[in-house]
Amino acid sequence: MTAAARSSSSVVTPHRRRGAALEDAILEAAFAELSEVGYTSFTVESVAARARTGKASIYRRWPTKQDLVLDALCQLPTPEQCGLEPVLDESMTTFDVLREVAHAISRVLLSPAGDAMRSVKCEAAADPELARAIDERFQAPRRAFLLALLRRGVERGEVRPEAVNPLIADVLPAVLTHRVILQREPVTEADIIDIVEQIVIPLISA
Amino acid sequence: MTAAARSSSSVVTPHRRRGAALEDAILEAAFAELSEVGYTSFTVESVAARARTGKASIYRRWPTKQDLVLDALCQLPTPEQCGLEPVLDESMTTFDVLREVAHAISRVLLSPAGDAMRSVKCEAAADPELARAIDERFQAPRRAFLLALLRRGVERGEVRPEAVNPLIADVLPAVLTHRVILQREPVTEADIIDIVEQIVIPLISA
DNA sequence: TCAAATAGGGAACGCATGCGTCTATAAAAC
DNA sequence: GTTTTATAGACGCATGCGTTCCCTATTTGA
Repeated sequence: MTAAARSSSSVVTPHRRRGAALEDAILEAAFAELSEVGYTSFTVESVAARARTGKASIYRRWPTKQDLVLDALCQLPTPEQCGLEPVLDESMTTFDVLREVAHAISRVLLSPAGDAMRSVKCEAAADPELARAIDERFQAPRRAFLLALLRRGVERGEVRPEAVNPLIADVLPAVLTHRVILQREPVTEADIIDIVEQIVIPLISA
Repeated sequence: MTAAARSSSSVVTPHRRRGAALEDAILEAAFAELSEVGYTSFTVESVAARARTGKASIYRRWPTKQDLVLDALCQLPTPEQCGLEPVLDESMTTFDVLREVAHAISRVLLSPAGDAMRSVKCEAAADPELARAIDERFQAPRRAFLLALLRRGVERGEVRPEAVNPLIADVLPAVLTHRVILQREPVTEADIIDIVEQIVIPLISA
């Protein structure tokens, strides 16, 4: 009965997904929900509906909603995936790289991923374990990269040695996330350039 | 008259509060709840229990939970109440004042009020109306003050003229709230001094 | 090729939480 | 003494987690 209806209508709808295909669909749906409605309004039911599956299939894979969220977050691009790692070739100045970094960060913050990040970061403010997971996966690598960039800048004579410290490495992310996450102010390309030119570069220049 | 009535009738315990006294007790309880459990776990029932009253008394005054939260937030000290306004006398340099400002901001962020602020700011990230209310009451005055301070610094020859812009005025709050609210890192007195000396002052010095 | 094993789809359920209302009683104000 | 208001708790309602059940699709391997 449904079989007949289904096989005839399933030209459009792919058949029942299983295994990894279904898992990916669930994670993708979870991430989309996170982006659109935020952590607070995120429900397992919505994720199931969006992925066109049942809650049971979700709970077969993730014991709790929290675990699902954490895994869904891994859909976010890591710093490396943002192309931050490979830019350290000789031809670029520290300031060139900084502009790239600022673009990379704000590209993420301004995309749907930014909304997901915002809601999860806010939830993390009240959830130490979530906070630790996010820091480990996203922030620690970014901090390390920026410090390495500053150190490289010192070697090239572009950055003053005292600028190599976590305090200063955190200024760019702090200003960007403060604006985008806490203030909800849109950040334009022009803003990014301003931030780098007027704040970061004066701060570190030799 | 209330004083007389109260001192006579409430030698042991004022058994049943009314009017303003009750209202204050509710707001205080609401603020304490906000600080301790955060916006997400904030419930009207807890507030009633903490204020030793019933929900009806709360709903007689505030139509919804949100309204109660907004009013409770007003228990937070305004920038003026932090003593920011009157420090603009001749004897202090811009940098002296900046250190005072940094202390004032972090004093708030490190107190229970900081936890309340954190949870509400995070909620505000998903609630434009709440965000607007907070910005109007707390952030706009602070921004205005910092800009005025920078302008005064230019007149005194301590600050370079190009530093007078919102971008730069926002660096101190951005770095502080990024650390305290988003990163959950404790901020010590030493950190505050570092932030002012290594970031803000170099950025604005003439 | 076909049956047995495995896994997905869909929906109902129990349970807990919390909002906002409502009622009954008790205390304060006038 | 009458009116207003506080206290205390029950109530209805909605939401959403995590479980369970039954049925059906897909895979596997004999």
